[in-house]
Amino acid sequence: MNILEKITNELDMLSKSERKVAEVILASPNTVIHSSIAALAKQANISEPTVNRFCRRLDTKGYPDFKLHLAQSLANGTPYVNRHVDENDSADEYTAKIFESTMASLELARKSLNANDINRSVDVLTQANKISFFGLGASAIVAHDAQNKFFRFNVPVVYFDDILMQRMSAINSRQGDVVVVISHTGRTKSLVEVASLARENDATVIGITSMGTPLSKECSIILSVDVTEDTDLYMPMSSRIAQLALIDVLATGFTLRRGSKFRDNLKKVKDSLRSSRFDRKD
Amino acid sequence: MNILEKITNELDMLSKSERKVAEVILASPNTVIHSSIAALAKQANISEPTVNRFCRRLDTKGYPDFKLHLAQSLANGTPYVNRHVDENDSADEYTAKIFESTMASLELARKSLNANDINRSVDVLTQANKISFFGLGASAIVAHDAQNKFFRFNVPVVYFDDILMQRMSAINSRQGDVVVVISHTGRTKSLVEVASLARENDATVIGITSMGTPLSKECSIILSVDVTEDTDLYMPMSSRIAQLALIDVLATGFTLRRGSKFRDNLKKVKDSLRSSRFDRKD
DNA sequence: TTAATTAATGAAATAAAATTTCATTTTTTC
DNA sequence: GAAAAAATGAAATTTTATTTCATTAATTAA
Repeated sequence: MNILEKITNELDMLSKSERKVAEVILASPNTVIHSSIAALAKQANISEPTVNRFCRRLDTKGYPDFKLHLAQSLANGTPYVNRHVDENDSADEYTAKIFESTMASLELARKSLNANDINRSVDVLTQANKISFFGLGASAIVAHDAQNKFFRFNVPVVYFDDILMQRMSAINSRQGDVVVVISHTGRTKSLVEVASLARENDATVIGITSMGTPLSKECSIILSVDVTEDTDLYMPMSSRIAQLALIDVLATGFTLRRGSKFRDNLKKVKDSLRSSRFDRKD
Repeated sequence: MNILEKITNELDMLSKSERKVAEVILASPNTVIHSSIAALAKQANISEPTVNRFCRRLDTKGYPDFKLHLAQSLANGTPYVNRHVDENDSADEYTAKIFESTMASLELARKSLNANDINRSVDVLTQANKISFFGLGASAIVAHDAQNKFFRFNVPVVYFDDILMQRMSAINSRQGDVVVVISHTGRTKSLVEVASLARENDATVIGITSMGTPLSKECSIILSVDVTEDTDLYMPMSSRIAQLALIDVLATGFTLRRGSKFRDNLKKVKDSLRSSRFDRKD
């Protein structure tokens, strides 16, 4: 919890002198984290014990502990907030806003993920005979990326962003196959059908989507990636990035499960690309 | 600057006793921020002045100041790049690490971007007769995503992840065309050639890559996305996500430049998808 | 309104924590 | 292997934070 917000919220509960302390802190928190209790007391024109009592009222152990909390609230990166792009923003401004809201979304997405479900997904993926990744539109990119990653693991993996190919593939799936369906909204009709078809054919269906959507009802495992998509510009932005991070998590889980020998193989795959690249000078 | 990284980096410069302090801190930084200098000294089996000297060597004023820096590095949301996935990490742990390093990379990438270059790129893109996005491997996904976005703008846009198609397309390019080449390493031979070909044919070449790479030398505009790619697992992870965020920035810049009427069109594109989706109940 | 009660406040004392000084030990250099 | 330099910790000192307790201000009940 951000202590600056807490101070603001509890301003009413404070005594007159304590409020003086609060005001000094709110006015220049960055100075306060480098001040001693005596300096702050002087600044607020009150005594040192009052500062101490103020700190305790905010559920900290004392002044040094309070400063710690304050420092953390002030740490850079903490306010990863969703700031909306404005008509008149300069390149600098909209760049900052987009990066920040992307980071905020990743933070949110991480919180919505369930470690247990990730574990189960990794289980299922490592034991799969065949893995298919399906997505449409922006989610097609995520499926594409997943294929690129899992292909390196030397397991049978396919990706389709074509409705008919997805259907045919789903119909041909069988027990032991894993189908990963990706959709932010979870409402794309054809994808919901594909998930349903795959299940009917005994494949395990992992859904990368939000909770409570039509798609989620057709899945064996739901990996819920909740982000507040900024729809101002009518384009999927944060959602697909959070989904990609999740693909990284699954791929990482896969390699960890497979052990260290397996990771040596990955190195070989990477090394095989060397001749296609210019050498590094350093 | 993250103090934990700094400790890791300067581990070699430290004396034997100071290194003991460093190890205790790195092992459980969250405990240390609540410890007194005496407690930490005892924990590390060294004397209090040694802790003090350790703090000064890290350019902090003393122990309390050091704790402040440490607390900030540990604050929620603060990028902590150096957390590599470990062999024995639980799903919970590696998920957190991957999301955190992804956020850290975005932070880094944002800093490496130059608003002026973004502005110029948006200029060029809005005036282009034709836009092509080229990438290979993980960067192909980024090109794919860019096509998906720019396609909505109703401008002629293509994407190729096939070397021959890229070459043919580059050779056929002309003045007024914009070619966006995407490569994290900037060393992929065929892509460097493609960039060169496009330039010879008077197209404007925008490079999404790092500074000082062979590819960057062939570009009219370089959008440098520097991230410290975690290559432990030999897979591109953070780099492509930073590149995607940059695509979002360019797409956003594009829509802002085109004005509000244009954004109404985007809404229509989105609405056209409605019939393919299940209705929202809410 | 006023006396009684309760809460708030700060001066001074105490306690805790951090830093400095300096002698001793260890390491390095020649 | 001796001299010089660097590292280290014990003890003293200084700084900082906390507690105690007397005083003052605010609130309540008659």
